[in-house]
Amino acid sequence: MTTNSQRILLVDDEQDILEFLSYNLRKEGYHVTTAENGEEALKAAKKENPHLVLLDVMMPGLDGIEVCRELRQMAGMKDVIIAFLTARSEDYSHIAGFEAGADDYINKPIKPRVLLSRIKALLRRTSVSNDSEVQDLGGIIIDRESYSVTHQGNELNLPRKEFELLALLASKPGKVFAREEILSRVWGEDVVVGDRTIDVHIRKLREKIGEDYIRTVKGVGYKFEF
Amino acid sequence: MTTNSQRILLVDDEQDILEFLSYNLRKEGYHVTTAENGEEALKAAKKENPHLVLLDVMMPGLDGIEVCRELRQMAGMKDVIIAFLTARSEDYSHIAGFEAGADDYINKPIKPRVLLSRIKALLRRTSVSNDSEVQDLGGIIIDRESYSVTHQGNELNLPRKEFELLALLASKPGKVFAREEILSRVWGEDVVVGDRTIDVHIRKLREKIGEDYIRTVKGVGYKFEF
DNA sequence: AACGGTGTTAAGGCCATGTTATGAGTAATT
DNA sequence: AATTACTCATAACATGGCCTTAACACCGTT
Repeated sequence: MTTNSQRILLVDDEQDILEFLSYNLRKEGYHVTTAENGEEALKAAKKENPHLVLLDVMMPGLDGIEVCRELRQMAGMKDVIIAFLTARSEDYSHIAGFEAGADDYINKPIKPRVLLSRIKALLRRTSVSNDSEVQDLGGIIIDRESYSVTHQGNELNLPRKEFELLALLASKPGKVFAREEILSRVWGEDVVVGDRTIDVHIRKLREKIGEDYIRTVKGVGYKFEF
Repeated sequence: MTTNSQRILLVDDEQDILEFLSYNLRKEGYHVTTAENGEEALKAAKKENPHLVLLDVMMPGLDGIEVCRELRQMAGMKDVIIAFLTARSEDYSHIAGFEAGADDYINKPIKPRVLLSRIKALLRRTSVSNDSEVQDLGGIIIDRESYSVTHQGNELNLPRKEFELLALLASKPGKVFAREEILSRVWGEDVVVGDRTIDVHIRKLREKIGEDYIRTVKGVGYKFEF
């Protein structure tokens, strides 16, 4: 997995378009991965952890909407930006697509210059907060890339949910995250889980990194301190 | 009522749009409440006391313009920001809408990116004077984000109600808040509590930050001074 | 003195969170 | 394919503190 530049996953069933777009994107310094169908796309997304996914709506097999939905469910994929590529006529798909969690639509036929400016705008949004892959906070080092946490020299192997939860809290030390916000950002928007689920994960985190880092603000949420 | 982040009330009669917009807004950390018609909207506004109301113009029953007018009349709702969602063709509504007290118009079809930047801009406008995350007032620092109050260097850990109460009073130093207003904004509109409840909380606050900041105005309410 | 409004204190209920164990589901390993 | 290890959600119960209440004291006003 290359991490130097921003990673883009490009999904379309037409070879021509893949080549044409990836050529133009690579020329701008993006790291481009391509997939020709939905299944490939999901696999590639898991592996490459892209910043942005460009997704054709109309595809044989898993269509773009489906892929989008699945991506939104995947752990660690909450903040990925998803943009649909669509023929101008397929107007209906906008609604379904937005429901599935799309961030933007780009109409075919695609002009490289237009595409690039849209992409830059999309990526600018998260690049500020999301760029530092590794974070050092008072004895705890969080490495989002390798998905590992080091606590006083010991590398902890946190399970996904625990890692996501810790990473979220630590992304803004001091800020209180409401349970609601935690749920939507770690578990997903429409996932319904029991009341005690968050607590249990907090508990496990505190077990591993100590009681002092995560503080409960009763009736409000949790915050990370150091 | 969650109070951690900025509250948005979303009003539209189409379920699809509600879902799609609330997804995108929640992803950004906003606290979103939805309503499907004008009556619901007014009820929800009373209860949630939103910072921003996104209001569909065309609705069965009470339409957006009407709701807007009523909102502007409601106590404690003076500073709310109201933005209309409108189909591009409904041009006439701009005039009526601005007369009713709208702050902005957003055209459908709505693109998340556009919506979010507009919302941020709108909220930024009042956050300077009114709702900034951190306020510094003569030895007392109130930080909404971290939910903490610092008094002469000491960080106080106020319970939720006490924090909300202090934050409310301090949001407009000098202004007298009627007990009724305090009740509806801190406790919630339809919550019924005894007469002495507010006093007790005032007492605890004075205990912690000193007697000088909160002054009783007999027969009227309380105000914050420094 | 009575009355309306607020201050003060202590006590108890209730609710949000903590805690532990358990089982279903999934991934890794053989 | 079978086995093993592991993650995750839930249920059931414990706990602690926040919030409310109640009862009374203290004003100022009529």
